[in-house]
Amino acid sequence: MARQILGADTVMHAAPPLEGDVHLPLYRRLYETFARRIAAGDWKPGDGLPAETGLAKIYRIAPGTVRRALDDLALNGLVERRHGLGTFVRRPNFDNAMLRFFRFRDKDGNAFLPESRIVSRKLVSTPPKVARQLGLTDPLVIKMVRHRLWDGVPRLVEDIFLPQDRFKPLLSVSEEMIGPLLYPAYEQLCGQVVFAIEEDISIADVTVDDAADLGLQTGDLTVSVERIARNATATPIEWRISRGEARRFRYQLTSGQGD
Amino acid sequence: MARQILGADTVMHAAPPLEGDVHLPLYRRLYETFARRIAAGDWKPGDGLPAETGLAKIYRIAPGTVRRALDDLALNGLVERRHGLGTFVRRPNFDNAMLRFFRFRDKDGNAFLPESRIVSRKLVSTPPKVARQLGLTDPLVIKMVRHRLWDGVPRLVEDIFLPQDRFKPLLSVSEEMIGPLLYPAYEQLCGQVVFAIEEDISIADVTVDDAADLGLQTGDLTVSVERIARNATATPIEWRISRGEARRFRYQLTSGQGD
DNA sequence: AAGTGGTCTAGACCACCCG
DNA sequence: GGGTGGTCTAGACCACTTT
Repeated sequence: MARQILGADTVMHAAPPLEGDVHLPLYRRLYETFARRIAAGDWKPGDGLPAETGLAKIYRIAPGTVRRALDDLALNGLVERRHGLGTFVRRPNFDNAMLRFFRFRDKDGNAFLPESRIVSRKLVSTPPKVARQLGLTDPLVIKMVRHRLWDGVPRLVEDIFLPQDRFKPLLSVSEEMIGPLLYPAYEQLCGQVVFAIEEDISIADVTVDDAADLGLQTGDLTVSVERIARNATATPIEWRISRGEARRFRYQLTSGQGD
Repeated sequence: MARQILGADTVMHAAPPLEGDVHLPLYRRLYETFARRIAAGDWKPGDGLPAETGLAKIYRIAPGTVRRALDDLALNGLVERRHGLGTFVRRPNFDNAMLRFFRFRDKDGNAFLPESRIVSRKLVSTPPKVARQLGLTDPLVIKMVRHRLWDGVPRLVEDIFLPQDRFKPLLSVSEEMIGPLLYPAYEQLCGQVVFAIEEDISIADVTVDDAADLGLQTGDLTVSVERIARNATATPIEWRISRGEARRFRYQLTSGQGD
């Protein structure tokens, strides 16, 4: 075989390697590659990605294929495309999502940000359910208990579990540093960004502890919302369970599939 | 200007007209065109569409553009693409969707089809809320009341409202003709196919009537699910409100957006 | 073997946003 | 004007399914 000879004016740039199995479609491997760069904080929320044509040259892949990967990222909410401007990493805001579930409004009927009170933060031994949901082998996990208050009255009680390898800084900062919204705190203090959530909603009799915290009586019902939060590569990074009074529950849903 | 002369062997086939505004993208107008053919029953659930290349020739549009329209239809659940086989109109099945909401299981924990009992079917004057939700001007609307029973016990009560121009046949057939599932009956008796639903879930004290029907007591809570069902062109064709005991409620949700 | 959808490429032209 | 994403075209080649 003849060795290839390059002229002095010919420069070979090696294309960067792609994530994922070689048998996967190129657009899928590009998607994974970009998602990892976002999850790793290489591209941060608000950042603009290189233009399609630039990415196509860098990775030596046709623009149409790059485009498909970017469109899929946009479809999954990881980036936002702005015509004439560019493609930008999204900054999702799930922290208020619970407000969609419960009818907590001020006198004028507007939703508003409830007060947040972190009741405890500590390392505990990992409950089996938490280990399963987060895919953890670590015997210890960070547990935070948070109350959310409307008009000074606790309306939601939340148990929040976080892997200590990702969230250690949360244990040492003051509550003021964390603030009323957790996901921005995760991002700023720990570099962890939530891009998708799954929730499981059910109704049960109030527990003794919750009745005391929420000012309910034995026999009252609570809605409990269990949530798994995932980063850009779909790795679970938070599990929480929130409870509130059932009568205040409300939810809206759109479905295009009938499985 | 020279007139164009066609040889005898040159045949011009006029491309069929497209739905939608001429300023819309071609793939969008193709989508609308195909969706209408599905909504009109021209292409029925289970039918195979012409192949991409065939459609491209018929409409004189590049295959890539036709492909985009078909991909969007698949994304919205109107068609199903099968590699090597073709593109087929889907037959969605929302009728059991309520079973996802409530914990109704047999002894072995499996979901199963509950008994369905249609309590009444008649024309009533259109309630304002129904007129609004269905976009109706007709002063009369079909109202059906249905009970769904597990182990012979009514567990769900449903009020179902349908435009009489689309669903007149439902008033004259026997209950056996309708069967336990409504959406297949809509399709077979009235040619109406549901492709998407929206639901609004809330919790309230049980009403006197529902307490009697469901065997509940004053002070018990019910979950009520309001549903709008739409056809392939997104026109609302059914509005219903279903109530069941709150304790049996359960729901699961995945969300990739944080609005 | 023939027909289908799935992937990938290459390039033209348009619409939008900014300085 | 120059850069960006959005639309549309044209065609090669691959993978899957049925006859």
